[in-house]
Amino acid sequence: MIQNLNEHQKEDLQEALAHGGQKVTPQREVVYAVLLAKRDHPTVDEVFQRARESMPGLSLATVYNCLETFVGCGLVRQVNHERESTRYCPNLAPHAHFRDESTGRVHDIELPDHVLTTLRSLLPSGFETEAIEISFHGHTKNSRNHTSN
Amino acid sequence: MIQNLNEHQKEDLQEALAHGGQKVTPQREVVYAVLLAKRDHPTVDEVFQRARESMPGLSLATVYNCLETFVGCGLVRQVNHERESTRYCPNLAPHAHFRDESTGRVHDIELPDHVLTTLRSLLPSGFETEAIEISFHGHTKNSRNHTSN
DNA sequence: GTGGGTGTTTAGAATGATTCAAAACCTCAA
DNA sequence: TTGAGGTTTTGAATCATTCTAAACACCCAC
Repeated sequence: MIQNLNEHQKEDLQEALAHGGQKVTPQREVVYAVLLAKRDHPTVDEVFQRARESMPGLSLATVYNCLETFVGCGLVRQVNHERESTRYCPNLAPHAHFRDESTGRVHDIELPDHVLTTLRSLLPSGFETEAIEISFHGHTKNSRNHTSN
Repeated sequence: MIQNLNEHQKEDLQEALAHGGQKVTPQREVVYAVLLAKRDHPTVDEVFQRARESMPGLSLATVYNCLETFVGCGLVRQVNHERESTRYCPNLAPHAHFRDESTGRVHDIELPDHVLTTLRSLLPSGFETEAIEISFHGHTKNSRNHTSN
């Protein structure tokens, strides 16, 4: 069963929500508490299951709503931005992707070896990586005028 | 309309497929040609549309099959690995994620500022980034025995 | 060339995550 | 008390992807 939020956490929640003119609700408290309770990157459905233990009437849609709200006010991060269709590219050289949010276009960004090495060095021992995915999200200046491919 | 593969490209395809004991087929040629023709990271559906121009009978399922095969034999990259449920975490400090493929568990990896700076410096001018997502995929040693969390 | 066998393609159904729509709810303020 | 807002609920709708089963195509042994 999920602990209630402590004072400090309640404040964080209240403050973050206040920005968008939004309110603290019992559902939001529970969902937030679930996220804080076990930091194992739960899926929406996992959050739903856990939250229901303290609030049986809670609906899945509400969990989606809460999470979206939290992400919107910077209280929580989404681990998997890229929930659109999978994309493919025949560029096999190690490279990152830059996704221009205004156009939806994806650009390749070359990755020098030393960057990959540095990244790999951040991993605790015992972690063996087969792939590193890096994606930037942002905007390109004058992106409105880009016509190139 | 998509160009046919040139000799060199045909060889690449043939060779890559040969590894898994798989064959070059007209459909695979067309799909591969589509990927090479316009390197704009198309979605499956976009590939499907383009490929149909040269091969009207082609089915969507086949495009999925071809792409999966290509990824399997390292001919093509999938831009969006993470096609499972979106996950959420309340860790707001900049960090990457390591996904252990054997357990499905996701670990946070701290990201020192200098790494982020370096990464940002790879972008061409005019690219302004709001978020950088980094995810490692691999295995942790003894992951079979992990019971924590 | 005939008959399997194997891997490939096809169409359509099934799945699963997510979003949408509409009604019911709550709360606060006039 | 009424009304306006945002919020929650339920269930339906959407959309990418995967699955299933049937039709194909190719190749090798006979």
